[in-house]
Amino acid sequence: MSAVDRLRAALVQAAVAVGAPADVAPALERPRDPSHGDWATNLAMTLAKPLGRKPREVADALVGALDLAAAGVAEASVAGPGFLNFRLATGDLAAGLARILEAGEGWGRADAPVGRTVVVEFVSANPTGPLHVGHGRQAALGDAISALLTAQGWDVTREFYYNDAGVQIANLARSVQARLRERAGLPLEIPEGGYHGAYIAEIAERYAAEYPTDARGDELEAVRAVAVRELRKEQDLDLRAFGVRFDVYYLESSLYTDGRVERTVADLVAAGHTFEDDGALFLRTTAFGDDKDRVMRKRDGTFTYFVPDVAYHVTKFERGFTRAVNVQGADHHGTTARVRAGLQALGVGIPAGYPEYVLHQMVTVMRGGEEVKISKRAGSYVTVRDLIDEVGRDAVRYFFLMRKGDSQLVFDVDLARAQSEENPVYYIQMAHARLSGIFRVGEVDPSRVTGDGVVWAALDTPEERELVKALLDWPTLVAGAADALEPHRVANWLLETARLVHTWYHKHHVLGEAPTVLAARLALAKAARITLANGLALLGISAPERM
RNA sequence: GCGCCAGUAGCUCAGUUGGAUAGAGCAACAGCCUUCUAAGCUGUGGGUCGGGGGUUCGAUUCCCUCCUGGCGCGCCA
Repeated sequence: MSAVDRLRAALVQAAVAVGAPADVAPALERPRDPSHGDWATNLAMTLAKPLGRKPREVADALVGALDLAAAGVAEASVAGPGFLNFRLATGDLAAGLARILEAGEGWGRADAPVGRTVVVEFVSANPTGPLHVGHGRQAALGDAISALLTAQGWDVTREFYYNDAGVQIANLARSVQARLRERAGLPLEIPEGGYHGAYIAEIAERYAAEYPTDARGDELEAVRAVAVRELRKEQDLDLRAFGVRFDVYYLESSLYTDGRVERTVADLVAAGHTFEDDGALFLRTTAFGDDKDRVMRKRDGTFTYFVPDVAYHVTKFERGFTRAVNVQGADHHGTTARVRAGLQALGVGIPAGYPEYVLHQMVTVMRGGEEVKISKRAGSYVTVRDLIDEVGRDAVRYFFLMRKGDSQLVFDVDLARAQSEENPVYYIQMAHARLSGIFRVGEVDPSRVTGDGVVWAALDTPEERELVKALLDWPTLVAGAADALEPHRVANWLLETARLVHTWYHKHHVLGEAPTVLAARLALAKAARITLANGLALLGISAPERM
């Protein structure tokens, strides 16, 4: 049992003794101000009303009834409006580090698998151009969320949905065709809704090399195939540069070829939630929380994009994913209600909140104090590759993950690059490198540092106590971040903890200290190194041994 | 007009799900390198938590209402 659990159990006993119901669940938290102690609870304040007594009075009674030894508490006091503050003996507090040393890479991971699978869909870019900054934010978010869920014991599948059917692909093919005709000496006529980036001309060049007999691109289907293939390859390179891998690439076109789109419409009609109006087929999504009914089949007989969307999510459920998380830009938020409504209308037992959405706000890129909108290669937007090339993968990942998805993000390239020495990500990595340096310089094999025989009470400086507490809180932090699908909590926690490491490192020496202190501090250094490395790994950021 | 998200230090943003004296980075200023990495440490200044109500022991956090900004509201995808 961990130190908190012991304390909680003892508090329940004390609470019941003063008249609280047996199912009382005291909330324990770290006081903001360390001088208040190691743990605090507002239990007395929450009990005051039901017990009909003043908060401070209840607090005094609780302290009186608390078995300090059983709680593992060295000192309990009442403060402020009725907070109970607890201080642990340093030895009891720091002994928790032994668990970190044992767990190693498993520190912060759930002990047991959840036994369920979850599909995390992200990026899902149209294969019509290189990935842009928005995709970058999404890639960082989706990958980190996947890692968080994996750490919590979920069986995670990372999935990329290719919108390779429909108008935009036709426009892509005709855009490449236009470039081919330009090469053949004809006037350049990029079609309405076509693509203007330099990469279109590159694809045309490759097509011409591959099909010398069709230099003008008259075989539109062949042009389309080459364009999609080349852009998928291109996006794959972008993702590889960013260190993101997918388990499944799901093609929208397959939903048409395997009849799923037709079947979904038939199933919805059979479910009785459709109606015809003015020659079009509607789904009554308003019956399931949408704000207006949606057209499924247009008057011209073709389907709206909404139908394959529903069909696709049905496959997720049918493939055994009882949970689905979609990471998308906030500009898609209008579609969430209708997709869920479509799934509900089918009445096949898909949960109401399926899929879950993590929507992120837009990214604006600033350089030289001005918004950057144009990338030469892409023609109209800044690409992921532009950013990685300019500031490096670790920094890009961190910048995208340090903010809540709900916040609009300003990515200041000058800042990320020019301040590369004052960059938060380097600050965290530096803490890891410094800790690694202790073992390297001291010629101590970290694998031989265990908790055995360590006198934990030797870690009794304020800096050490704070660092120990932060490290011990790591699993709770990870669990909370995973639960909320919010990787930025990890990013901010790492920054705070790196600060504690730097402060401790600067103030206290390890090598050359007396044996008892040396052993304890080596154990602390190793525990901190493990925790930082595990945190960086969750965010997909490297943990260098030296910098 | 309706819906979603945001509004916190000069700038960019956190704020542990309602707690104690609201924080970090950058920017500004002043110090610290014969000792495991100075990509570091220490200190100083900087706030009407958009405005106004409400809920309660207690609100940056929850509710209502206004203001401002972003996004979305098609038989486009």
